[in-house]
Amino acid sequence: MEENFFERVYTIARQIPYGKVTSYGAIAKALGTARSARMVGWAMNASHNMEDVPAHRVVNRKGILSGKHHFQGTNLMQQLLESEGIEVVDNQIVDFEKVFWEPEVGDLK
DNA sequence: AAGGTGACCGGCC
DNA sequence: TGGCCGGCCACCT
Repeated sequence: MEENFFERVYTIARQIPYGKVTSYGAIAKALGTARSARMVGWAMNASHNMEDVPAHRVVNRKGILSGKHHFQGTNLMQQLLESEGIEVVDNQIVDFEKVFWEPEVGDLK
């Protein structure tokens, strides 16, 4: 497919199940560009235009809401996560490993 | 065309 | 876990 890098990131992000989260690196890895984790974050930045992209379910490897600053409200991202049953304390996801979801690979080729 | 930038990651202390 | 450093890669000006 000749989709842009962003489109691929969005595709993965949209696959994140309700009440689950994933990391930028995981998405990057799913795309085959594990080293381009930063690009995933960059793509998420543009995801503001995509309403179907649950960017609030994407955090860094530490489970910290690193991108909450980029949301409209400072606590919007946390609110969304808590609405899905994910505990968030001090911009950090509780039981990160339990709610962590690894993107499926090779299903969009 | 080249350089700067970034919602990161992994390793080390 | 947290802080610092280097690497990495696509996008923007």
